[in-house]
Amino acid sequence: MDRDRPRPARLLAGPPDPDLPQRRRRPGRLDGRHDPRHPDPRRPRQQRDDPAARRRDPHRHPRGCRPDGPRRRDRDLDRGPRHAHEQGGSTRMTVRVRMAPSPTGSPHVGLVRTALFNWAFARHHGGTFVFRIEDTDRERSTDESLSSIIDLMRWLGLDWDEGPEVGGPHGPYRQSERGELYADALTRLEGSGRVYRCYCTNDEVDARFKVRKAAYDEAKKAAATGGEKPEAPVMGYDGFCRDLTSEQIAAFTAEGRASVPRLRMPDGSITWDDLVRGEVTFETKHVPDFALARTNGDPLYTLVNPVDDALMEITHVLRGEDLLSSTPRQIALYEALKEVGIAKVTPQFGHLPYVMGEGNKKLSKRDPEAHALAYRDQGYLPEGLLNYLALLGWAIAADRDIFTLDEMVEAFEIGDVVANPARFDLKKCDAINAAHMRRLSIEEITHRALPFLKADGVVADPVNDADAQLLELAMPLIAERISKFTEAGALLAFLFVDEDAFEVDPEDAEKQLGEAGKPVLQASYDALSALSSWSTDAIQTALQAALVDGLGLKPRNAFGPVRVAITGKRISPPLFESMELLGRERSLGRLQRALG
RNA sequence: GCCCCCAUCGUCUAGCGGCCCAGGACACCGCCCUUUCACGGCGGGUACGCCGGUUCGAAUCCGGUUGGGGGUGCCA
Repeated sequence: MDRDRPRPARLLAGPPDPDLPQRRRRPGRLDGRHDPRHPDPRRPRQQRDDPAARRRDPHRHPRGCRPDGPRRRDRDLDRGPRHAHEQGGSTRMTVRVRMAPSPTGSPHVGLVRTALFNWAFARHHGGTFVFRIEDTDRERSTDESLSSIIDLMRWLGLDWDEGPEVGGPHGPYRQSERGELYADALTRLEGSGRVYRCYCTNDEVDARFKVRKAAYDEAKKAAATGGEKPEAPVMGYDGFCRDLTSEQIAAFTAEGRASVPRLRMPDGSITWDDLVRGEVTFETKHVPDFALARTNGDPLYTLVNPVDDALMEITHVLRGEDLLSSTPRQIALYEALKEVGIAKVTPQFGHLPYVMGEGNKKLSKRDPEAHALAYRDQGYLPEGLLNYLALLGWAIAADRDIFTLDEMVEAFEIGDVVANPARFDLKKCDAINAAHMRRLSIEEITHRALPFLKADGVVADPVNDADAQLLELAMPLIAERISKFTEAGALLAFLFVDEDAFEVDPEDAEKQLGEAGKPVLQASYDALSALSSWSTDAIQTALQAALVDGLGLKPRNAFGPVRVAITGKRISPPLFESMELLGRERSLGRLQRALG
């Protein structure tokens, strides 16, 4: 089972184009590529001329040096002279990235984060963002899931240049519709000698592994008494069918055995320069030859994903860390695909860190925070969710974490993405979202809150003019009090509810409307009913005089009962403004009612 | 088992050899503002996992170790 086919000792998945972004290089760790003789003309002069600064930072613009603007846009795109490129082309390739979700179940926030980083990367470099659907698993893929992913992307505003609903030159964009492409790829691959048929059953593979394991255990025992340390057996397929003779093949076929195509992994090691992790190397002896299709001929992810990336001319693959260990297989397959004319280049890979949940495990579909559409339904702002998700692995600046999508696009560098997994923190997500809420204009926030208020039955659907007007006046009172739209209804309902349906929270009533509250309410009623003008100021002045000055109450005790009587709750928008909006009749009526 | 990845406050992060006895944000605790809740302001506690090495100097570079995560399919 030795792998004697001559192969280059080391496959390097080189950058498809040296003009394209590279991982941020750390001096001393990886070789820099910048030529200091060619300073970047866009860099601030002081820095350009300061040799110390240059030494400190050969290619990277230090953060915080430009208080007057965003970080330099194309730091990596114009990094001076290039070394020769393996493809020999000097044409600048446009960035093409993709998101390739499997439409199974409800979309996950991890998917959103991956989509966001791909999207931001594409937009930052003026590239193309492709949306492809990996529905090769017919059992699990559903149209419902697909349409929820599309809804999600639309809601988020992450637009795609090619893919479902928009089409494009590399379609179709559903793998289930690309069968002949894969069949063709497979035929070519099998003709190349890089792929062979394997006739083993799973049981046979397992049985052989057990034998190897037993031999290993023996050898280990022997080594304990001073022998040579054995090499541990690799789990999985052992390359049994690599070099079958035609007689053997004929025999297997005569037996009626089915077969699968497997890629022959090259000897040596495979190294790539990961966009977020730097150099990663796998010895191929730890990467078994892998199947490209099922015995029934259905292509597998292992084939379909690189083939589509190749056909769609994807230049940069930014995906979850879980795919890290399948990258050497894909790079090997790319070599074969290049040989048979399907791939032009091997894309660059960047593996994004996980989004973790409670404890120390990957955020799973069981976690309620994992469901991306739930954020829409709970009244989060897409810009808020996206801002929060961007923070999981990326930072726009040392002292800043609220930003818009445009600002992210401007500043986003894949090399700035950190490699360590991030825990999803709903509280911070809420806080970031609330910050975006406060940035909205009253018109905007009103407009966007409306569907939620309708759903909660606070206003009618369609909303009538009077309610619409009232809403616009009331919105400023709650805009800074909510972190998501589903909180708006509870705060506003008292203004819109019919008097006979108005209810006071029983617990709050007990605390504020008891015997101690009665005189307060009575004094309030008296003072307010004498009022000639019904304005916030007049109300405040009158109540202040009657309760604080008149009854000698602390403001806290004075206004508490009134608040509960008027709004039904201890927590409400500002009281005097609320009363003004509620109007004289209704306000006095509610005080009366609270008095019993 | 083997392979790979990761490691700074509770959490997300800044940090790219001296600007750091470590900065910001969320959370937490005080105080101020205040008609509740918020918003806003001020202040506080809390982190470089460990051991070696390189260096005049290490959170930063290197090695090891420990801990965590992932992979190891005819799933994606």
